[in-house]
Amino acid sequence: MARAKAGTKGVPRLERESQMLEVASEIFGNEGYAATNIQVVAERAGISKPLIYNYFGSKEGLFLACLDRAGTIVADEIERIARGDAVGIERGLRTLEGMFTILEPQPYLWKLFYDPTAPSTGAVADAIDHYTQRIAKLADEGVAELMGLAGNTDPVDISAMTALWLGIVDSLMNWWMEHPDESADAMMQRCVRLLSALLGDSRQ
Amino acid sequence: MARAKAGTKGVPRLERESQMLEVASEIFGNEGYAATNIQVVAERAGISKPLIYNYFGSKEGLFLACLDRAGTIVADEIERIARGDAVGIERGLRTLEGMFTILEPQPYLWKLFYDPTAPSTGAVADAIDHYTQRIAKLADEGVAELMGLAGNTDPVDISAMTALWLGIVDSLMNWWMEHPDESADAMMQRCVRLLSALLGDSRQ
DNA sequence: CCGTGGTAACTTACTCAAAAGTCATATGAG
DNA sequence: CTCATATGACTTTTGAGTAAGTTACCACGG
Repeated sequence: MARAKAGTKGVPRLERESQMLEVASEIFGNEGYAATNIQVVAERAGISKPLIYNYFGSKEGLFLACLDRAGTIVADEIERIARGDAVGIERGLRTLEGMFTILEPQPYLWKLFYDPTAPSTGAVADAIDHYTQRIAKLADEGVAELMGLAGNTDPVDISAMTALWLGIVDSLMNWWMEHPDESADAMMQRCVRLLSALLGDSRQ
Repeated sequence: MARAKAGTKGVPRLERESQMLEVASEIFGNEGYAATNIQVVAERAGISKPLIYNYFGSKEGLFLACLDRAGTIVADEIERIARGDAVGIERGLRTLEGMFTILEPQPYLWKLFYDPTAPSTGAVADAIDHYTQRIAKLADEGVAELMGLAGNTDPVDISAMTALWLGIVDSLMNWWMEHPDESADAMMQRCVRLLSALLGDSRQ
């Protein structure tokens, strides 16, 4: 008798891991670290809580694994685009396009790096720092280039503009999450329209 | 003997309430709802935890009161500016100026409405909804005006642009929170510079 | 082709700490 | 003297983390 449904279900470790990571990333991204309940992650993944601890050690460990997965996906893509030859506004649009394409099935990944409730010390903080630095560095390059073309080389202005740019990406991701029917391509076209509306009106 | 320091301290109820609300708003805004500990709020306000419960009933009740206070401050200001006669980009800049001025001593108030860890049901959710709707409605008017000038009247584009605009405000607030030496006026001038850099480069 | 042991995958049923929330009581202002 | 203001010391709840054991797959000897 005893434990009704214990025992392996024949799912290999790696497969279970990515299955857990997908579910966990979605919940962490949508609810935030602090508001995420491991029990809920387990239920939605169709497994038990201890299995998560067995595989990832702790809530932080699970979050860290999510960060690494998402960070690689996102930062690699931005780096790939940065190596292209677009400059100024064009580079910004190319970057957006890449983000939309890569985050089409999972826009919440972006949120993992900008979660104010994530632990602010330890390995998690280090990982967040690592990936956001990597992203911010590339953004900063693009922004400095854009600002330079307009004759502004003030580093503080560039820092503010970079924050603004990352905030713009963030807002677009949020809006997108609320409009899931929108395809990556449609998002991209919309951005172009928004930009031209902004520029079209701008000189009174 | 017994309770060393119990008993009234002669502070009238209303004064204590706003004192608690100020402290609580700062912590809720900076740490987020989920990560906020009522005990800590009490300590920082120099009073005991039960007094908070006596006055506000629950953590949610306290948060709700913070929302009402901040919502009134922010929405009233935006409404005041909307009644002015600036249009297009100019209206946006005036709104930013108003936000910077009013949030100069307490930029974290803004964060209360965009806290992903706040309860997503009940009175708190209703209040958040109420104030963000109120803010979004005004933003939407301004954005529709701007887009109209550029010949774009698509409501979905307007919705996206509104989200973008609110995100821009949010980013600027966040950047400002990380650069507390900056005065409201300096922030304003910086925004004008950023805008002109963006527009200056824009037509290849 | 059939046991049989070893190991990886898995769960139930707990412990424990932190933080929300309550109660009984104290004390100073009017 | 009294009651709104205030607190120390609880109880309760929630959720992270763990101990101990169960079951299925699989290699290998017969």
